[in-house]
Amino acid sequence: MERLERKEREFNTRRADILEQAEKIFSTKGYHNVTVAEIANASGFAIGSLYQFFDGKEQLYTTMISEKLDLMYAEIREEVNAARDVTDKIVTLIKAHLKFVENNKDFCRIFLRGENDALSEIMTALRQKIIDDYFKHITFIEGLLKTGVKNGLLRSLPPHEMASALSHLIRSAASEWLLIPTKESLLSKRDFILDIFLNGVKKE
Amino acid sequence: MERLERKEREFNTRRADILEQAEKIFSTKGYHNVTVAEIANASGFAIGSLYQFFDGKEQLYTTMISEKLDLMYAEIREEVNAARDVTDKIVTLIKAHLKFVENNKDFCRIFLRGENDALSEIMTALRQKIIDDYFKHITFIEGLLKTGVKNGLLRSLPPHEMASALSHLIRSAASEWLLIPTKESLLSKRDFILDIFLNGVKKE
Amino acid sequence: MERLERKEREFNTRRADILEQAEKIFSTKGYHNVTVAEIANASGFAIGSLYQFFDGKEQLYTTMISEKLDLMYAEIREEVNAARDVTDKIVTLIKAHLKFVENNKDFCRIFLRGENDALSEIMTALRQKIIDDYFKHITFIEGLLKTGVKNGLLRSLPPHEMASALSHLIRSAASEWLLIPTKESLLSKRDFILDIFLNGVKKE
Amino acid sequence: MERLERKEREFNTRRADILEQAEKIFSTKGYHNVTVAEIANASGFAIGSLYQFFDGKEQLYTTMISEKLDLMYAEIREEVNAARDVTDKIVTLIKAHLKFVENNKDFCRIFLRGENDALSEIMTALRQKIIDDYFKHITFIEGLLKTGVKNGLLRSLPPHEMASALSHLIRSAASEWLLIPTKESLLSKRDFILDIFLNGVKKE
DNA sequence: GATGAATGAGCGTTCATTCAT
DNA sequence: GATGAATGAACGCTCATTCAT
Repeated sequence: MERLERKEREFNTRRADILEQAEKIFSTKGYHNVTVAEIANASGFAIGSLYQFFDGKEQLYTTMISEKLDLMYAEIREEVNAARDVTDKIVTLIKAHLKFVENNKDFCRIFLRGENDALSEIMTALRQKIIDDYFKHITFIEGLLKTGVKNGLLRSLPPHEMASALSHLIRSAASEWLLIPTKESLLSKRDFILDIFLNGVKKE
Repeated sequence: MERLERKEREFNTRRADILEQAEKIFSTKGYHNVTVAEIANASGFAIGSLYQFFDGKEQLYTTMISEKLDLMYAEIREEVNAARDVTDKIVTLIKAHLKFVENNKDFCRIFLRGENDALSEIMTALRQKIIDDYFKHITFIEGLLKTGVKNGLLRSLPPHEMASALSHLIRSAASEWLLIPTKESLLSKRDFILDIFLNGVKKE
Repeated sequence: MERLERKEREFNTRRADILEQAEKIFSTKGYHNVTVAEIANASGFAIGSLYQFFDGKEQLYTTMISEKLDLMYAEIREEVNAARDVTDKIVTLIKAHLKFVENNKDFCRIFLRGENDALSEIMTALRQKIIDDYFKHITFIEGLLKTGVKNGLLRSLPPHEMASALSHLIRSAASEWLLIPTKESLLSKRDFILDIFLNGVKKE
Repeated sequence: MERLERKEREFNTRRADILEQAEKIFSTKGYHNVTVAEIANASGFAIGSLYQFFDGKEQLYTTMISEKLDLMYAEIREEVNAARDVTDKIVTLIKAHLKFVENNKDFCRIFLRGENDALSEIMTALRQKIIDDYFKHITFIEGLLKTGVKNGLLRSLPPHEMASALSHLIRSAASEWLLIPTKESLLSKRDFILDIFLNGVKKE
């Protein structure tokens, strides 16, 4: 039994190693400019070995995106759920998202590139999953904001649009930070996002 | 001379026809899933003839993106410049951008897909152009907002971040509208964007 | 119009050239030991050019078999139909079949090898076509023999089995001749086949 | 010594098990569509273990064919040798052959498929062995028929051609029976084969 | 100028065999 | 002895680009 466990652990380690290398390479060069041989080489395996862990190039790519995306949303929600009140939750939401982007530049750059093209079933499924996850996340944010509206903290605006707006303000900061090399931490944008989201830009 | 002019006019018409078909096809299937033969066919030219108008697939693609993007920014700015005061200009900015997206769904969907990958010099140049144009546009918006700050209409926040925020609120609405089929006009989001940008979500 | 005709003629010539080379190579080495590059090379085309004439390796192979098989049966039947009476028709059937084998050694050797394996739809279709054609041919022979029975020339045995027997006596001679290199003409077996088919081996 | 014997017995049992599974799988899917892993799996061994019993895929295949073929010929000859007179021996030859085909459909179907391709030494050797065995068998049949000629039972035709003809009449019936699913026993064709071989089809 | 057949480098994937455990 | 993960050569096929007509 222990034997099996070790095998399984090793398998998962190697699989994770491949995904890590794949992430790095895909984010640098884009899906279509990466060869399977390249990923194999970077992760120290033979070409054929990759096919023990993944069904093919597409599946390796979509798995990588999918698992990392799950991680991102899980991480953000966990932190938000740990926060006490609504204001704190909103602050945490912004902070956690920015932190993830800061720690996962390569991965997030993939979304700047887009690249979720290809007409295959597997790529279409990924595209749908990204959309679904996004809306699940927006719904999660809506939950927060609805509470805020109930509490009298927030104006009674359409919650979905509010959530979408907040989400894009965060992404706005993240995108620029990824696009333009800067020494400043992305986290430093936190207060500005919060301010503009809560107070808008109009004087008084 | 007139002879030459007609030739030139014809050349431009044909070139524009190809770009139009290319836009339609690229935006539907994605750069990598489109063959040159397909574009040639759709625009009623022989494969070889395309190479009289463009240097190759990449250059055709980047030209198409580039020219359309120029058109978009030009259109928006023209309308904004025609507006009288700052508030009106901001409203017009939002409206013009949403209108362009609404009228050019296919094209805008390309940016949801991303696809600006490829390592070639020409694709890198496109990527850079998109970034440059984006920042030029942000700077343009900054101009508006600075005037607003001077006028006492807006709070004295960092103009670049404000501009970026406004831009992403607009894109936020556009992305969702492109992602999810809906019968509602995208323009209907105009007031909400304006409201949230000016007033934020905080009560009072 | 003449232009088009010449193009078409050229296309057909090249296609036939490829099929001819393919037949030679496939019959020597067997389907699985032949590469597309090899056929391309032998027929003086680039790899990609083969794909203008055929959909792929399998389709090239099945087309080659299919067309040649059609030719064989057509040739045999034409000669048989030209013969006057039943005895003459049977003699001609044997002669025409042996002659075809003698003139198309390479092709016929493919059937000694078998090779109609592979599970793909296209190969299954070929297998079925071979079987169908075979039974069509047997039915054709049955027609002859039935006439022979009516005429009082032949015993009243089951026509299908008689036809099958005759067909296999012919194949019997052909197979051996293909298997064992010999200087004797295959046609020389004609009288023996006829004799044994008509008279059996029993004395009196 | 007994220890050794048991080992050897076990070895042979396992080897036979593998060959049995291999026969089933090869005859269903064809040599090229079967993977070594598949055979290993079906016979309950690890992939690597197969290589203790056989030198590789080809050798496993050729061994399987070879041994089964030996069995077939041995079985037929044993039964024929047990028969008393020539007529009886011919009847038994037909019967024994048909019976083997009936009991070993899958195996015999391999010969319909052919598949004895491949250019390797080992496959060439198999091909030669099949031919050699075939001619050995024909020679064996020739022996029978020569006796028949001596006895005055049969006409004095070339014995090799007679033997070949008889052999192919049997194969003819077998092939059709394998090709076309039918509920009728293959053995039922026995009398027809005998009749046509002995008496031919000519009336009187 | 216009054509589209010809090109061939380059890709993702398979699977018989090996060998460290 | 038994295992099965690791290997990598070799394949069929695509498609942007060229160039003879």
